[in-house]
Amino acid sequence: MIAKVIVDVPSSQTDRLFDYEIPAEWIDVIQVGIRVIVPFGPRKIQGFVVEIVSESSHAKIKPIYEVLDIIPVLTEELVHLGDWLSQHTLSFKLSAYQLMIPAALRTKVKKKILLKEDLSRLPGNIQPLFLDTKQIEWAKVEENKSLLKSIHQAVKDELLEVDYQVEEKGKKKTERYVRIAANIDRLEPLPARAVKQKDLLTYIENRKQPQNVQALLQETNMTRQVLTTLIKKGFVEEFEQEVYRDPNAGVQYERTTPLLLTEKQQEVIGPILHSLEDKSHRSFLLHGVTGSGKTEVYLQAIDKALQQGKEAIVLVPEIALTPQMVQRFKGRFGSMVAVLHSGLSMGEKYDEWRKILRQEVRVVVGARSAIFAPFTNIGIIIIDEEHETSYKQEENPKYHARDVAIHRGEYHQCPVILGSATPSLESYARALKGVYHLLPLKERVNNRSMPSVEVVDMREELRQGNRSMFSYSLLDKLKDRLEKGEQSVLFLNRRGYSTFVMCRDCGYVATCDHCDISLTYHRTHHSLKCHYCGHEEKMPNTCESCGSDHIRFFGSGTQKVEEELTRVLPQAKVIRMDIDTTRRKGSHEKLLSAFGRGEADILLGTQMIAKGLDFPKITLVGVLAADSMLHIPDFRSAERTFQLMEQVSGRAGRHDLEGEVIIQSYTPDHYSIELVKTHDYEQYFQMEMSQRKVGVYPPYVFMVLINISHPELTHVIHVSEKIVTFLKREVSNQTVILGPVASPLARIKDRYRYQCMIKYRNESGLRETLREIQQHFMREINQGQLQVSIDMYPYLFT
DNA sequence: GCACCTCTAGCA
DNA sequence: GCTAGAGGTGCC
Repeated sequence: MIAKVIVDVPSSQTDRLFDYEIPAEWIDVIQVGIRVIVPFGPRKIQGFVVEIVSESSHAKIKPIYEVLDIIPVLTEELVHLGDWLSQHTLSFKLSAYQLMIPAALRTKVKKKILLKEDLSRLPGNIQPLFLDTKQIEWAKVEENKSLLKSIHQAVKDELLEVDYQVEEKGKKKTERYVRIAANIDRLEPLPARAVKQKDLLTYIENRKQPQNVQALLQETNMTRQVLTTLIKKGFVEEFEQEVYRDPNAGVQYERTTPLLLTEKQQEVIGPILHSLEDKSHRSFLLHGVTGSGKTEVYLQAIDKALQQGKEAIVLVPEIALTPQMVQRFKGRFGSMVAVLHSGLSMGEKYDEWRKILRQEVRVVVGARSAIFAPFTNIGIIIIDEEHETSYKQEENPKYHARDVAIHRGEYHQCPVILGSATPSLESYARALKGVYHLLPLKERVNNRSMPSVEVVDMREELRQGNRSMFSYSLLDKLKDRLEKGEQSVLFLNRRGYSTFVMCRDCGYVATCDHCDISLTYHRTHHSLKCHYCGHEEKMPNTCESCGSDHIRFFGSGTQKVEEELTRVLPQAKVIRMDIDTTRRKGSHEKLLSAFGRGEADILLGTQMIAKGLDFPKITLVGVLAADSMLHIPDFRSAERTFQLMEQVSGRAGRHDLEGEVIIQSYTPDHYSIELVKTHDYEQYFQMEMSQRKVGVYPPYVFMVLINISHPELTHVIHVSEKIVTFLKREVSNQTVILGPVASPLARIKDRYRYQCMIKYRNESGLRETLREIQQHFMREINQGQLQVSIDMYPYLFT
């Protein structure tokens, strides 16, 4: 039998199947989706078995060298999905498969040198290396040219051997356990005076199950010595048992039961349940305003799928994967839930993933990559906050989780639910066209009203002499909440609002030497840092350009807001949440729960507080600079502004108290800000669609973004122009090719960046054409400095 | 991605 | 004639 293998070499020349013979003894072991070690040229590397056939068209075939898995890490479905994904995103098949397995399983092959003959037969200069070991790492001798030469010769003389050893990054965690020995009856009973040993033995015997050593000693208050003696005498056996790392160890989840659905909720869950009963694939767009009870609809739909003996995948944006959200799923489905997000360590992720693979759980709640959960019988897929950009991966393979979800939904013939209060234009347009089934949920549960929104014109404030970052109205309301003992949330959108350093005399702005971007001031180190390449330098005392010492940092980071807040409202207790205060693991939860317990009056934060926050005492939400991202050169900037404003205002008044929202803006008349006042998504949608139509943007067209970068500007331009010329010749005249132009970020890490864009409606051969471009520059990309990146579904245009 | 191959410059 | 280094290519 022949196994077709994708080898672990990320290059376009190896992005195809290689045939290997399956040794007779492994015929039953080697299956599709398993990882193997195969000889590849003179070395041995890892590979994924993606197909098993009886014959090969290739003349000389080597046998598989080693098997790495017992249970395939990829299901047959995932193997096909990976193939589809690589075609879809123009990436390597290998990268697609790597995406589907946890990082802990990614292996590194280490090159080692083994001593084969007697030490004395080796040349003198390499003998010292093997004095007390039979193998050394290649890396140890790589630097030393003369050693290397002798080693090569010794390998030829068969004194030494080169070996490739596979090292898995992640380890299964084990703990020590003890159990009663099998032959205990045949042992002489313990002497009467061995009281402690007897007690401990009885304790273990009564427990029936193997006991965790650490827990056992703690529970019985015995010393390790007593146990060791028992082991020595043969009464109990000690052994290692694999355990799961539990990031939520000790956390108790309060069990919840299904709530009675409102009439509106019943209306939307109907078609979903129907699709479940039919076992047919349909995509639903659940358009539910904030606080309309979408999650309860999800929970009950999942419950139905579980009753049918099926599994469920729930995707949540990374920053919304808060303990509050996890709580709701664990509370309903208990230990049937696995959670996957970036906050877990590599080992924890590996453990959660293994629970899925071994079918020990049936629900997975996770961020983007959880869409590849290795379930085999999926009954429902849910993408919450479907408009979120975090569902798009910006590295290769540049995929969108929504597309993968629908693809898997078709395969499993199960419903896919896209839920959002502010659907993406693409999805809403598809729903109106009938591609998705639209499920509107327009009322908040218990008929709570949407919060009232006031938009404050900050230009007007300035005219009235208010130079602070808080408008009079916002300050008044903050004071009011403080008096009433209610809570407020202040939201600052950091994008385009970082703290840059400028000279007040000549206007010089400190920029990175390697990137075309201004440096950001970091207070903790009193330094300037580049967000793109990590370059860090000391905060200057004088201006580099004019020598003036009037050099200051500008901009409104959360730290600055906090400072001003304590100045104008000294009595207020403030919790600040941003990248700096939440860097440590678990600090995110700590801060949130402190706020939930009422330990602070004001929660000040960035993007990360826009979601999932649900506390009864929040009655005021303030947005400090609504338009900070409206002017980013991206056709979706208005869409993002509206979505964010709606999202943020949804944090207020979710319970008995009425909510109020203050939005501060320099462009209060812009529709994306103005329409938040009435929470009118439909009108916003119409406005935005007409803008897209005029600008010829999605959803009216599809887009492709090609990014070209190289250390030499002239070369980037040359390649870019070549690509554009080629494209213009290949595509139909309906298709628009824009560019080449310099990217908004024209230089990063000393590489110049150009881009060109394709806008098309119908271009069946486009993928082929783009593949040809990749092929054409393959050589230069492989060996040189050139990078050509193609994004079939661009979300970032930097 | 890496090891091996071929080609060529540099030197005796 | 030999060797070190660069560039090219096949890997099943």
